[in-house]
Amino acid sequence: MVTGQSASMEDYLEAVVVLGGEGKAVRVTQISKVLGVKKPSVVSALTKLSEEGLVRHERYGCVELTSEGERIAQDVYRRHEALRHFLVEILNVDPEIAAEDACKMEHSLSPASLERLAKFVEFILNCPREEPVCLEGFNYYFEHGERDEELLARCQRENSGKD
Amino acid sequence: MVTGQSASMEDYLEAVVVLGGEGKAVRVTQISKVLGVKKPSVVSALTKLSEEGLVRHERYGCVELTSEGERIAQDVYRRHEALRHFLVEILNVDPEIAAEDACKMEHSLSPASLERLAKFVEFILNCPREEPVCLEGFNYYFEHGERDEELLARCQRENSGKD
DNA sequence: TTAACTTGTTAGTTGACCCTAACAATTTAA
DNA sequence: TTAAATTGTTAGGGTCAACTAACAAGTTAA
Repeated sequence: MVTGQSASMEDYLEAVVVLGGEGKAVRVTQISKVLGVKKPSVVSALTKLSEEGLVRHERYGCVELTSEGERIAQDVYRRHEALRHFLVEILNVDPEIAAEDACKMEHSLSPASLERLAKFVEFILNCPREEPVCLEGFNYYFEHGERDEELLARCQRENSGKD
Repeated sequence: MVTGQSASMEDYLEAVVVLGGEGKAVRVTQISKVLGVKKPSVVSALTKLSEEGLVRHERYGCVELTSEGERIAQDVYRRHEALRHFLVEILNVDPEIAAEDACKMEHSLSPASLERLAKFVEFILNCPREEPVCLEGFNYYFEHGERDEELLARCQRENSGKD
């Protein structure tokens, strides 16, 4: 992994950062629930991450990220969100499926691909005029297996009116 | 995994289908080389896949996929190629990095996302007119951090000329 | 045709990461 | 304020998938 952590450890760090939003205290049971693993697995992961200086965790206490842990967790979360946004907003994949896919793929996205993917989503969504049409066009193409000629023509008329 | 196989076993199946192109005989040593694992790991994987009826492998002999193994291997390969094409041709990621990323993400792409991703690449690349411009536009945006106004204007002129 | 090399296999080990069972600490409420 | 419920931990075990060391089978060339 890019972070030097295994996919599993990245998941634990990400869970802590997500559960800990707005200074909320994070507990073993919560992590166990969101990741779908048993509590002993969480404890053993936290012990390991604690030894590496990525989390602070006192016995029977709350879990916090160190600044280094925070850095890694945010990095994982950024990859997760880039993938999820792409799947949901560009490809129009069902949000639940998109979240699951992103959750697994996030561990394998290189920094170079991440950077370009994030920019691509931004480019398509913040488009002044033609790309919302482009997305509309894709959805039509996906449903019907061919391009929407009427949409293409309309797009051209709109553009020509702006010259 | 979607195929019922672990990521690791999917890799072995994929390696066999790739190495076995055009009826070529596939050997343990080759698989070992392309996957970057030692030969005993290959043998033990093949033994497992063989017990599950996905490959045929006689002691000291060649490796072949059964029809079920071929089906799964092709499925993995299809996901690999869809991701790689997207990264290389749409996002313009370095081909080597794209291949590595695809190789790891291929195990996590759901059928729904795969289908839409493949169609999306097709939609963008086989575009009658405006999307090659769209990709050109993205690459400019990625390099410069802002849209190419000149390109937008040109795109509009071209479109308006076709009405 | 046998010695050297390549290729494939077996046996045993390791590490990551999950689990269950049992127990301990902490919190809540009767 | 103590009994019950919740939360967290420890100990021990299983599976997966890699590894090394040692050996066996097959191939090539002197």
